[in-house]
Amino acid sequence: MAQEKKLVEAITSMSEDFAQWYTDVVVKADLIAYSSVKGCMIIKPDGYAIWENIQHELDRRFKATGVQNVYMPMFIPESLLQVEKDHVEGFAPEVAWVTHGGLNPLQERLCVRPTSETLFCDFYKDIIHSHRDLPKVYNQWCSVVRWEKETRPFLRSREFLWQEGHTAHATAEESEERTIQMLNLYADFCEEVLAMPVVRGQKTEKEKFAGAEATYTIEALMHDGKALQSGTSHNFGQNFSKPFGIQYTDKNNQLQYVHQTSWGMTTRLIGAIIMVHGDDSGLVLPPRIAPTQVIVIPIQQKKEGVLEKASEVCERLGKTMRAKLDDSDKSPGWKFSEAEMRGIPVRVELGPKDIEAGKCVLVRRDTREKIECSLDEVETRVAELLETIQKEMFERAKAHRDSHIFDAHSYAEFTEIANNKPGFIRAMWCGDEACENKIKEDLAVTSRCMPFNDQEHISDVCPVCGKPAKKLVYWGKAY
RNA sequence: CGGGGUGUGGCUCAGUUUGGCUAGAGCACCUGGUUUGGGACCAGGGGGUCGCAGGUUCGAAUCCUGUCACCCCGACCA
Repeated sequence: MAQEKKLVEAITSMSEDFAQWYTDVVVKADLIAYSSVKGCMIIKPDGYAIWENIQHELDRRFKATGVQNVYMPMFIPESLLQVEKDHVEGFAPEVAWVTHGGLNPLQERLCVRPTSETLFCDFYKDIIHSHRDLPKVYNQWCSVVRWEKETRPFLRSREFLWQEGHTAHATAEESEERTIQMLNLYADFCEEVLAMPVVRGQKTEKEKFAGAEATYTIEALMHDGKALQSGTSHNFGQNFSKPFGIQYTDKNNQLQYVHQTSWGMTTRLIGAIIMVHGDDSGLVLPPRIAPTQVIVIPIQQKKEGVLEKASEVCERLGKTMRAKLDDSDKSPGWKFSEAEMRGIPVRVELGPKDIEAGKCVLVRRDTREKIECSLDEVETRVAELLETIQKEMFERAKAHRDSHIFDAHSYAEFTEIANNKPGFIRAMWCGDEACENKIKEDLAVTSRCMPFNDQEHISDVCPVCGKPAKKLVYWGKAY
């Protein structure tokens, strides 16, 4: 027998090599292309369309809470970056510098923004004078640059797209409230739109943002059991307003420093979608974020009337959802595989036999279930199916997440889980950074967060040092 | 920054050990035809000067020197 012909470069299976699977999916689903700039990727139309949907939905939710969009410069003078000490120390190792303007060296070099706290602060100190000027709730959509040494598409690149919200408030209560509000907004977005369950919690001192008083995070669990920080919200208190001198006069004619927050989400979310929902055939997109929600694939499209009918069905679907017709001259088998690799939630198969019988076949991407459907009710059936898929994708992801959370009561148990069971580890913690460091060194596991909702008291002592422990922490290997 | 590896059509690679005729294959691409319910087939066609620079030689993808780039593994990170 002849050697089996390799028709398509297959996607490496997840179980064989998860990292390679990820790379294959990103490329085969046509989300990105590598560029000639190391560590920077080209986001192709299918990848960018996902980002646009994320932007639209997040932006809509932001504005419902009073957020206004602005745009800040992409360069930060070195002196400005250095105003807040922890902040510089955190970011200095990974900033890119502009040293020349044209042919002439600059008298002060400019960094390409790795984040814009300093610019917002510099701006706020000029525009905030009175309690009447507060709060300021600004956000910008932009890209930032961090000179990472190891890069991966969407998960870690030297330039990435994001939004960064920066707010200034009169009181500590208000800034805390906003910090939590945005974290919840992020969490709801992940769960409702991306069908991705998240753990909401607070970062430890060691893991919090450079310059923050408190960092809140949402942590998601990927299919391989590794955690991905999917969004963060920081309360700065007066850590930035003091060095930057952002003061207002309160109702009693007293000068006060403002309280600030910042919060961000990035194109990394696209990596999360891939690693939470994808399978060995490629991407699986939650319907609410999918650029194409349903694709119509004609069978024997050169036969009289087939293409016409397919295009009519597509047009009808297109009135209420994002629909596409694949009328390319590839074979149907090709189109099926292609639609699967791209993660399109529902495909409609339509051939001469169907047309004669007045029906079509609906196929779910997530389960591959085939459903016969009368052509008369195709719009309602597909719409229902999209809702079902969205709901079930979340439930499956949640079931996977919940079945990969393990409790450790002793260090032996902690070690055993870290080495053998991918997922979150729940354990008590004494609060000492030394214990956190030991876990990281021994097991390559970091504290993900101290959860808000899940503060069970599973043991009396820290498994590392044996001292009394009050806090429950989620630990895990992370991206 | 430390260790390992690779540079040959758009992609994946063979050829390099032992220098030798016109540099190969598969996939992709173009044209025509037959196909079409899970990555179709036939025929024809276009495209590379072997990462770059220098050297050795009658002759270099192949040997030597230098250089650049990228990938993988470890320390930093949305």
